[in-house]
Amino acid sequence: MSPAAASDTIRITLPDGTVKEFAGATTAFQVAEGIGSRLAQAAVGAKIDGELTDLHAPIERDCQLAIVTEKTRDGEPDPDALMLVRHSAAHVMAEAIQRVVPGAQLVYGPPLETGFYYDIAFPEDRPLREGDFEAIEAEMAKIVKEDRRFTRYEMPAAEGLKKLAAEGSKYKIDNAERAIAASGSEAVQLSWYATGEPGKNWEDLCRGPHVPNTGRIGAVKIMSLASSYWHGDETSDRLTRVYGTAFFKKKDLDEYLDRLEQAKARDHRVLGKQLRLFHIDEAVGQGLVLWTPNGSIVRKELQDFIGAELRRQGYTDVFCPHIGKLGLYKTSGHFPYYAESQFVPVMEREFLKGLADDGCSCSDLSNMLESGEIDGYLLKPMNCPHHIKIFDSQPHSYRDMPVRLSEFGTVYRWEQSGELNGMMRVRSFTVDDAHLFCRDDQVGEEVQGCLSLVKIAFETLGLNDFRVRVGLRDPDSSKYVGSSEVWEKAEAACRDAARTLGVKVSEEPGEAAFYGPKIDFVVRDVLGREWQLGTVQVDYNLPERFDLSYTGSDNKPHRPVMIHRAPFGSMERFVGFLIEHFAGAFPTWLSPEQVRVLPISEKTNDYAAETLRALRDAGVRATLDDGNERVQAKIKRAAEEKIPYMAVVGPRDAEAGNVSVRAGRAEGPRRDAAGGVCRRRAARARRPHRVGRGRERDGGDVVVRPRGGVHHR
RNA sequence: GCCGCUGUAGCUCAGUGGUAGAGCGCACCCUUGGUAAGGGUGAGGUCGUGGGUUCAAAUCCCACCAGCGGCUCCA
Repeated sequence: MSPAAASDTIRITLPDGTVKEFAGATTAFQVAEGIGSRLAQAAVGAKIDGELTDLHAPIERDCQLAIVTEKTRDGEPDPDALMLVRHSAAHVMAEAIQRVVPGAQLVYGPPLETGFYYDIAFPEDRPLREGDFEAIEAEMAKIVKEDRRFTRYEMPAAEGLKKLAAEGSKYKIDNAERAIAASGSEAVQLSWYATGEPGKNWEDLCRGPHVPNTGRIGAVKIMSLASSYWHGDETSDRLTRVYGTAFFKKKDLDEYLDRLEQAKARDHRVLGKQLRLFHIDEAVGQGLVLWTPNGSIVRKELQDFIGAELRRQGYTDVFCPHIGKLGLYKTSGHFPYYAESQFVPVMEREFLKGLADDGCSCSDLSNMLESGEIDGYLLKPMNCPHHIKIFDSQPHSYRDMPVRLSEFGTVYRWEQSGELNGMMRVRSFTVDDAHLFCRDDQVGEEVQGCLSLVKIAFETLGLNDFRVRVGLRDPDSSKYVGSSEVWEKAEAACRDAARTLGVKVSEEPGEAAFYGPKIDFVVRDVLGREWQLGTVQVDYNLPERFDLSYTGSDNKPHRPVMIHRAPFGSMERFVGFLIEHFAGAFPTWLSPEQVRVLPISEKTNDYAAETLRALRDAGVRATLDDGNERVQAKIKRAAEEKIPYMAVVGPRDAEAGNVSVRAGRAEGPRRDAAGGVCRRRAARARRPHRVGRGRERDGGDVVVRPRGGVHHR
């Protein structure tokens, strides 16, 4: 960039449409000053033609300019401003770390949605530990207090590379080379940011932009340490990733930390334990979920719900064993290509004995496993091969199609130990699976049907915060089976179907299954991590591999197309997600316990038992808390256990044949004749309802009277 | 699998070289109370597992196991 000639007039258009003219180069800061000193004070950066830049960056051409301040006009923190403060905080942290740990080499330190990180290579004899955080934060506080200006300077690529070579940082040289390659020109300038004066203060090769000075970083905290790999490549250098977050105000940081605490309270692992929904036991094994009675109710209700939809759509149930011969998975392509993410095969005694007699060593065995020349049974990693064999067990006419086989099929995958996570990532899970075998001309309609199933499920449960991902082939990978023609056909089918959903769809190369492209429904957990739930996958490949066929109207064999689909994905992950979605307070039809009967004292225990019987006869999941406690304590416990309804019964209720119904998550008592409430509520509790309509809390079948009025009849 | 952190009563956590603690929950007793905790008494722990250092280890060191955060992977 060359400075504009002094005579050039620069026209700057502000967001409100006003145009400011300047004789020669200016900066966003000067523009802000021209508008008002308060704006200039609040300014932390600028957006020039939509691109975030430094506040003091020279403006040398006509442009659209927006001044970036801490908060947007409606008082919300400005995401661009947060990016600036976090990127700047990353620099300050890096400087502090290099003070505390001499020899630490910087690699890469970008801002994130919720903070920032810096990847750093520490000397082998001096790794970073959490115990260092305090010292680093103290150094950071000093740098912030010094209020040093972020100063950008540039130099030509060749000169910059020389400078980096002299400094001896292979990571920064690599960054520079990548920047040069990305720009596609050797003529590009490399930029540095000094935290203060170039040549005197700490500096870092960096594209920017930053806040004007370190004093703008109001609150910063180092959050955690993690291991990472250079370029994300696990065979490359192992780096230490230091996570932190920063805000302009201490209050914003405190609020953020507070929100994190609250998020932890609704973490499915925390609630799962509190509400006794599931259990993972060391003695059983890592990543193996035990469904306790409460969680089993939630799961069973969901299965019944989806099962009813499946019958409506013409699916038929099948059941299959959990293992299958290796040959089956060689045909499908699961083995040996995905051997490292499967449990090792179960081998027949005779086969093992034969190997031993042949003098097979452990390393021979290992090699045979690796190459796939092994006989035995595999714990199934997917249900499709079994279902394919069911389809193939008899001839099919084009008139039979589509064939829709469904099964809650349990599969087993050897996930890396560091990946396991509560119910979200496990080693054994049950897919609400089905495989559709259809004609070419039916693919579109069948995919639509599958998508509508996902929509019904998501709408019923009030899940509306999700994104749709179309997973496509990674053109550079060889892990996929099938020819590119069939892939293109399948990818087009997925694209077209996803478009009809009417929600935002992102296409992601490399996210396809190995046998075909897919449409995934992706949600975030309470900690912001993404998980794939429902999925619909079009597959032209497995029918080919298994040589499936049906007889067409021309009396010739034709190849069916397969669709794999699972509206929930896996029962484990889906219920784990639902626990967080509802914060443990399930809608009544899913609640493990729907009504708890609470006698006022032991004097009404008999009437309470009668009430319990009436509820249970009506099909309501109810229990009785006849403990020797005051009803207040019983209510508190029931509320903590997130039970939707409490039936409080005392002498007055017993005399009148009433119960006092209390909605556990709403306020105040409600009453009605016991039988009426029980029967109607039971009928509703048995079938799913859409949540969010408030029908369950103030439904018309409960007579609500003023609290003062209920004592008199 | 990798790096860091964590592991003490059923749960949540305190204790950091010298005889294991609290609250909740549980059991029993008193209390029989009308909408988010009535009172008392008591039981309950090889301090994740295995080694080592020490007169002495829950505490220090090593290895392993498991959990958490992230990375990598993800059919």
